[in-house]
Amino acid sequence: MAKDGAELPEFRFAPRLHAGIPGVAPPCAACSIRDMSICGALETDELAKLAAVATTSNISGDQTIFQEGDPAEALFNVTGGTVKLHKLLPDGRRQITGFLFPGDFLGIAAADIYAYTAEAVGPVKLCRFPRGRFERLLEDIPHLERQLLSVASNELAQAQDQMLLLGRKSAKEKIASFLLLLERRQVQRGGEAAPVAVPMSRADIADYLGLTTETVSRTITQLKTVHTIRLLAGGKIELVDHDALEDLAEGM
Amino acid sequence: MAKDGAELPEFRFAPRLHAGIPGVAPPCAACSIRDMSICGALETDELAKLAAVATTSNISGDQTIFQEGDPAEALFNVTGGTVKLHKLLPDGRRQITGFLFPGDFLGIAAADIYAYTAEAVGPVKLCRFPRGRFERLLEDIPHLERQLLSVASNELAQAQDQMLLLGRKSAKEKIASFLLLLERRQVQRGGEAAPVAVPMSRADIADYLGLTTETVSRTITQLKTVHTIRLLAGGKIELVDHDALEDLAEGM
DNA sequence: CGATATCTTGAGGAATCTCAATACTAGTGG
DNA sequence: CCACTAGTATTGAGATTCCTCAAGATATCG
Repeated sequence: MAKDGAELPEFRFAPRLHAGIPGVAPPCAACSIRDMSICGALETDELAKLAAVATTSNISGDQTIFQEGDPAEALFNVTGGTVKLHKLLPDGRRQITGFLFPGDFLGIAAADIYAYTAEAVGPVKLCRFPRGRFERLLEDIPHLERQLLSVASNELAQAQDQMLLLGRKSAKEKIASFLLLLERRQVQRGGEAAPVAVPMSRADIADYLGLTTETVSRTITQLKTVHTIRLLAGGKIELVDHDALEDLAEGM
Repeated sequence: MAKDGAELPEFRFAPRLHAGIPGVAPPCAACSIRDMSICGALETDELAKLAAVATTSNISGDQTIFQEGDPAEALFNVTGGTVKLHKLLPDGRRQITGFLFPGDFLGIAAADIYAYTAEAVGPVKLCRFPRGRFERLLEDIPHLERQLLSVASNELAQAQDQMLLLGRKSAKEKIASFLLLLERRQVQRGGEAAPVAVPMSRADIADYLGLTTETVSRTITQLKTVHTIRLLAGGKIELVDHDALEDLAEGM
């Protein structure tokens, strides 16, 4: 499936609106996803301070951003592409704890080592903040700490939904929930609602939902057979019977 | 099993050490778990401000503290007993997303309604902060916001561990992980390491681990039969072969 | 000491996993 | 431009874990 041909729609177009904010250095000034990220709520001068410590980077498919156990040296904003976070058991069993999309913040950690691995799903663009400098900024920028708390609260709520999914939903319910999540996230970051882009592999989906690739595949086939969804080219999926999916996702 | 006979060891003894901090109103001054809670890191004057908006309450077994969907009107500190958080599917399937013990903070929410239900497991003591006043305090007490962020980060890390457990561990591994978690939390709040108190029912454990009560019961029996654990009176469990449990918990 | 809830144990069944083979798909090189 | 290759996805058959339903044992509380 689309593994590297993945697109970065956020960067296809010229920088929008706020292209030239006075006093704010690029790349922030031209950042198309700024309003969807923690940067969105900052004042111009605050943004300038943040921009001063930020560097950007591009990485490509399946490259590791950081590994579970590494010293937590930086925090990141995803500005393009998809990132997956995962934890491993010693025997190789893997649980993906989240997928991140443009605008998502990465690296909030309680300890000084990362508790999970972050890996690119296809080409990814990142904005990197060294931890030390970032933490010093927290003193300086009151809005920033508030933003972080809000990000953390949201992730916590998402994590709880995911626990309900992992612990109590059937394979079909899991897949339905997942497709609706992808759709929601896609709309949230300003994309079209349909069709839903599915940039990750069946194996990734399986490790996110606590299933095997085979079960993911079978279940998707099943939903396709009853015309609830339709598989399109480029790994996109059309949610034909949206209501049916929502009922499924809630276990009804 | 011990359902109501549950003890509140934190309150069996007279208030400790910091019984009389000048300028800080009871109940905070006499709070035995203060050092383990968000209050622990506050300065005397900050604590006084916090104390001014706090009220205490006692609730008993299986009473609801708040429900999923209720307006998020307050935040809480657990000062005694055990609290369980859960989410429901429409057909009644339940996932417990966490157990809280003395010192734990409750109610960090992204939205203005609670995303989960909080219920007492046996008698519980709470310290209640009305949301509006609490949020105003955040402006006033810089330490407090930092503390909240730290609490949220820790919960996030715990949530990720739990996702790994729910998605990828076997029943035996789940039970082993759970017993070790209970032990860790017990030590963390200043208790003895052995035996481990298990105040919640088999049904609660099942709903926390994504299993059924029968499987929980069978698995515990199995661990008992091979002398990895021993069941004691009052719902306590002795972790006889600690190393075996740790290996099991990590899937080795 | 009896009533009720909780826990344990048993037998059979269902969902999901494992192992294995086949079919795609995308990129590669002739 | 097409066949080839390697990775990924799908499909199939059988195994396994865990669940469901049901009965019996134990504990707790009035």
